[in-house]
Amino acid sequence: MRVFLIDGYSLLYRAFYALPQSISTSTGLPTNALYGFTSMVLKLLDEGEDVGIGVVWDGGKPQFRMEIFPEYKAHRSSMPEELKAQLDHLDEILEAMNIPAVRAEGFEADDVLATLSKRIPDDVELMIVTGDQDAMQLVDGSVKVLRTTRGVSETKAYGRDEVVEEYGVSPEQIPDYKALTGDPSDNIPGVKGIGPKGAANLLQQFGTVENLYENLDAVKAKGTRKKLEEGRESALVSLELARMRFDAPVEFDRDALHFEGVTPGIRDVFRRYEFRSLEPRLAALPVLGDEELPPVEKLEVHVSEEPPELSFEPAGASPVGDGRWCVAVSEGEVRLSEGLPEGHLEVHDAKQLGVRGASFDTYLAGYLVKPGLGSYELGALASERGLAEVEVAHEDPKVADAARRAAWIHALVPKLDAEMEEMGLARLYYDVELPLADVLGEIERVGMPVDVSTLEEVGEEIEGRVEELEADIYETVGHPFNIGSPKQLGEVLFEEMGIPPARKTKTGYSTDAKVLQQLAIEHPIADKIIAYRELTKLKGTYIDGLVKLIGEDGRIHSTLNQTTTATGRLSSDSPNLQNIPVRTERGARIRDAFTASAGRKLVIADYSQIELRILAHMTREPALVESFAKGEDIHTRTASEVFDVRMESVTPELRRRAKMVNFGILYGISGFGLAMRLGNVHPAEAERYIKRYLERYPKVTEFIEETLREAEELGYATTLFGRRRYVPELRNTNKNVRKLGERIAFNARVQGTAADVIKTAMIDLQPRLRPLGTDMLMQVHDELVFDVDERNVDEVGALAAGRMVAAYDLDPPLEVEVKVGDRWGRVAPLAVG
DNA sequence: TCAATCACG
DNA sequence: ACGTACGTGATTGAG
Repeated sequence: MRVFLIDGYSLLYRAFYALPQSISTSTGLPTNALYGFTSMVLKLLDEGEDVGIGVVWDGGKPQFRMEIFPEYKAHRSSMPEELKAQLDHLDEILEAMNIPAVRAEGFEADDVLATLSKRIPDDVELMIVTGDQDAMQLVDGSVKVLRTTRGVSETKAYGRDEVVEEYGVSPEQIPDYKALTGDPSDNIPGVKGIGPKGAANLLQQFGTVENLYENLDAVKAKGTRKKLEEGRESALVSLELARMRFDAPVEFDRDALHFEGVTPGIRDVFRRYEFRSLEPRLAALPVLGDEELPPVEKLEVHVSEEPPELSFEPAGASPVGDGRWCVAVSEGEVRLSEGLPEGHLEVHDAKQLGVRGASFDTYLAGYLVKPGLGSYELGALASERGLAEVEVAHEDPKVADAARRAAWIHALVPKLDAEMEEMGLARLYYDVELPLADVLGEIERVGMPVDVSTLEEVGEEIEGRVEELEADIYETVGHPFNIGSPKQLGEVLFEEMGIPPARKTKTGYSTDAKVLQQLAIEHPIADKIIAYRELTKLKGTYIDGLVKLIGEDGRIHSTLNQTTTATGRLSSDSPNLQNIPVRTERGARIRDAFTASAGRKLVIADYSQIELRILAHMTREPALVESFAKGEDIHTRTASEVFDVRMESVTPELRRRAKMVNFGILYGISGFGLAMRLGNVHPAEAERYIKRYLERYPKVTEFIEETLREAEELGYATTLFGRRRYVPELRNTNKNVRKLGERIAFNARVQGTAADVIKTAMIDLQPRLRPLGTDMLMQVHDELVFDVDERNVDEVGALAAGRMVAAYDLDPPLEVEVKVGDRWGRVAPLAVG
């Protein structure tokens, strides 16, 4: 029988330092060392059927070595936090794999290994698995050392020959070898000036350190002799330290070490640690007590052409791609249907499939359960829940694939439903996300009317101006270059022209708008570059980019993503209609290309200061609540509080600063960050603004602290609707990452709640708009855009405002402003209610 | 494919 | 002592 004894700490450290820190669970637990260790164990278990395995650990401090040499291992820094966190979990994994631990009080793992290596039965071949060299002295006929190389992915086996080849001494001489060379990792001093080569030569000649010192005169080289004389004490102590002990109170228990199989719980444990790539390797292993490894629920699916009846029971549905659908009506039973049948359908990404009124959408459920992943593929959701294998009996691969997906969906629904129920996400799912998909699908289908001629007109104008600027810039510089290349631009400005660079990026000089702005005072070229950038951006992204995406119906059908953001917001792409320019005059002219359709008006309804109102509500800060209740301008009020002036005396500049302070609070403030954005304020002063703010609104501080306490404990932050955002950053050991986590956690609550609120309003509004001949065209985070029959403008304005305010009972109440116009860039206030 | 930049809330 | 505001998507140049 071959028995593997693993030097626990050695392998753990080796795995920890060899594998990237980025290996962690999606909730932030670092797992690189666990993964590497487990992977090695699996590799060893692969070796054959009749194997033994155990992990050897230190059993307390090695008293005897400390006595001869108090500095033994003294310099070792304590275990890194990321590793400590993992060590606690290793026991659970090893237990589930049914791998015994071996230790002896007062003895190091090495001594236990040494003792056991001398007590092996005749028919046992012992392999000591370790990341370091100490165990080499134990190599003997049936004792080998398996040393990890290249991290932990490869191993090298050392028998007698390999030891001699690598060290130039026999295994028995390894302690003597270490006594001369020393070992920095254990703080064994050795003899100063004697290295590996010298030690090997001396030992080849003298055999042992003791013999060497008895015959020191025979050492020819004077210098070496002198070093040895001076290092005599040290060498003898080192020898004592390096010699392993063979008297640990342990017996070689072959029955206990013999590997009988993993426990049935192992798959769940692997899944919990997200060891996806290791999971398949379990299949080859025996299971304890002759049980089968339960998890991978294999599903055999039978496909029939019998038409599905879905009037009562929900069914998983997936398109074949040729108009037919596979419909999973019960476990293992899939019906092939000519079209999409009516009824309670469970699907994956209903909006994408053009399905309305789905009774379950696994895509959205996957997102709510674990947002922020960026991908929620059906196969991944299934395999995470042990449904990876589905056997389908059907010759057409397209049908088989659709049948598999339908079966997955059907099997996933109860699981995801239970997960959401347990996580407090069920209402958010059934009342908000699921019905919202239909609303978004409708927005995408309708599309946003665009006036190409306006775009072209602005485009031509921009083009002309860009050419002028280009010529101008080339003339100033003296030659043409690519102004759009930050690299070339940096070289021109900061090398050719000799302008002192303000900031650097990872790759070179920074040339962003902020830097150029500063330069502009002394170098007029900077202003031209700024203008060039603005115009080429507008042209490239918002003129040429948009024109390409106008459909035959003269509309742009952007996609509204429901599962991309970590906070619960929507995002928009192809094109992104949530970042159409508005802040500059030319930008607004681009926005003008977005129009109402013929004979209709655009009505815009936007929440006023929704995030600050939510902050007021969540904190219950009286000063904030009262200010909103009185209808004050919140930035002016903040200016009055922070700068200690009367409301009437707040200047535009003070209001601007206070506005930045308010945003800063929402984003998780730092004095430096605020100062950077304010531009003309020193960090120390910005710091005072924040301090004053928190003094004036003390409940905000309490709320931040409570948020962080909770997020640190739970691992996630929640919105008022129960939506979660996991914040693994809070458990990072890097302080800056942790601080980032604090800002993320706080902001997620506010931004996420605002997202919940407007989503609720959209669902509420949609059916009320239809009778008024109104289309919802777009959502821009706190704003909804409607295409309204001229005759219904007032009614729709009032309806939108009313329903948006009613979406959530906030204290202070929500407030909505309504505007109307023919073009998105030119809208005027509309009085409602 | 990544970094830099910049458009929006 | 050190790094520095939350969330997105599109374009461009460069490797």
